[in-house]
Amino acid sequence: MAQPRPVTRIQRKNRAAILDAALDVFSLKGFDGATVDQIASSAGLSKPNLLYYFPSKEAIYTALLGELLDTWLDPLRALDPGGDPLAEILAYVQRKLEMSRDFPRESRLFANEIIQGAPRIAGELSGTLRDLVDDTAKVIDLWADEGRIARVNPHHLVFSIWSLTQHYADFDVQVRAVLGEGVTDPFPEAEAYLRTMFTRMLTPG
Amino acid sequence: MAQPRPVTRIQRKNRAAILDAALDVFSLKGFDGATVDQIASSAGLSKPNLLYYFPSKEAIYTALLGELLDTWLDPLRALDPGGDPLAEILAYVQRKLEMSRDFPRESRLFANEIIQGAPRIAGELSGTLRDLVDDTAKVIDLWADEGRIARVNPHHLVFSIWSLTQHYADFDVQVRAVLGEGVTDPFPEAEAYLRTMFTRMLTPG
DNA sequence: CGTCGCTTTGACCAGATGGTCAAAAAGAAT
DNA sequence: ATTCTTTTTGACCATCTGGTCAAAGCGACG
Repeated sequence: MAQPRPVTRIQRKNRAAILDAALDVFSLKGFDGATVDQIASSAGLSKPNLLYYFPSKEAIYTALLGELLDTWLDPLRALDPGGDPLAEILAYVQRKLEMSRDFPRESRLFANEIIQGAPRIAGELSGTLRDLVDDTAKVIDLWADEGRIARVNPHHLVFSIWSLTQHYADFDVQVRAVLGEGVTDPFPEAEAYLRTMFTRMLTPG
Repeated sequence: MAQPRPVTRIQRKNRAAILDAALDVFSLKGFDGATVDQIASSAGLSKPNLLYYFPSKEAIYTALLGELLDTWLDPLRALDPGGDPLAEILAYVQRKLEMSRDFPRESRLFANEIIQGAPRIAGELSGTLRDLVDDTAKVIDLWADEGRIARVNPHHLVFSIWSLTQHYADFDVQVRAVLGEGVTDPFPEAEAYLRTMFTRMLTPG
């Protein structure tokens, strides 16, 4: 067995720069709309140099996507079945909203991928993702059984949290256009609105 | 003044076929990802033939977008300030959800455009759209003043309706993957869920 | 210093892409 | 049937795209 070559400092730096640049470009243009040249120049490299680190455009994209999926689902994994139901759900909403605020490019990357039919992560969606959501749904149903939250369709509850929070990243341009120039940061209001919404919907009785 | 040439039957048919094909392709691939050849063959025409009807790919896209924007906002315009507040809002939610079910391509087209920075409709967003939303927001605030619905941020209420309903068109693949093969039509459940959600949030007291 | 492996580059390629054009084919009108 | 306009097409073009390759540059280490 040949020892795998050690990863050099330059490799680490350039790979990271490439992935960051690719996130910029892919999230704004989608896979087809992005060009390797754009990514390369945004990363401060020549095209052949970029292709020295990744064998193809496709490889950069899937590397990004794979690395991101886990991060993206972490907030849902952090939901604690032993905690207070409403507080847990509100905390999940808040974490997702923070991700929209702090990582809008990642959100848009997923949005682009899924709108365009999720050709590269269909498997993950009906595997990892589905299992995780099913588990969460069971917890939510249990909370409803115990009368600790009002009963709602748990799968659609999860969908609604995703759509409401990601909207502020994916449709940021529209949100800002509608709110006007005066509003520099829509997130505080969004947070208050969503907390009110989920509290009223989920409070029993 | 030269009389404008009459529009022939063939022109009407082919223009319609092109726009329909373009909707298919653009909504799935975005502007950059779509090719004129794909649109042409999907419309049953050769590429030069297609370019006989529209001067450029860009022209097809903007024609589509312009034609669609009005249709897309009609449900919001139909909201009646004189009606019952909760019923009006629920009806708006329902109409938007029906549009996601019946016109998913249109929804995805807008989603693609906005995610990618809305380069071609930024003006419309901060003009027509913003004015319409502002008017609606005033109505909603008035209803809250009168105590006929609970007070919520009206702009974010509108955002939430958009995001929740369009999610079922734009992220259709994800919704179906998570719900599993057993579910053939997520819309009835979605409708029930959204009605519950908005009713609980907006019912006063 | 010299060597060896990692990194970078310019030149290049084949295929795709948006778009043009002259000419042929097909209708419409008489 | 003849003419005139509308429609369709094949051939073509410049540019861009993802990707290759051999050669040159560079850095760490003895």
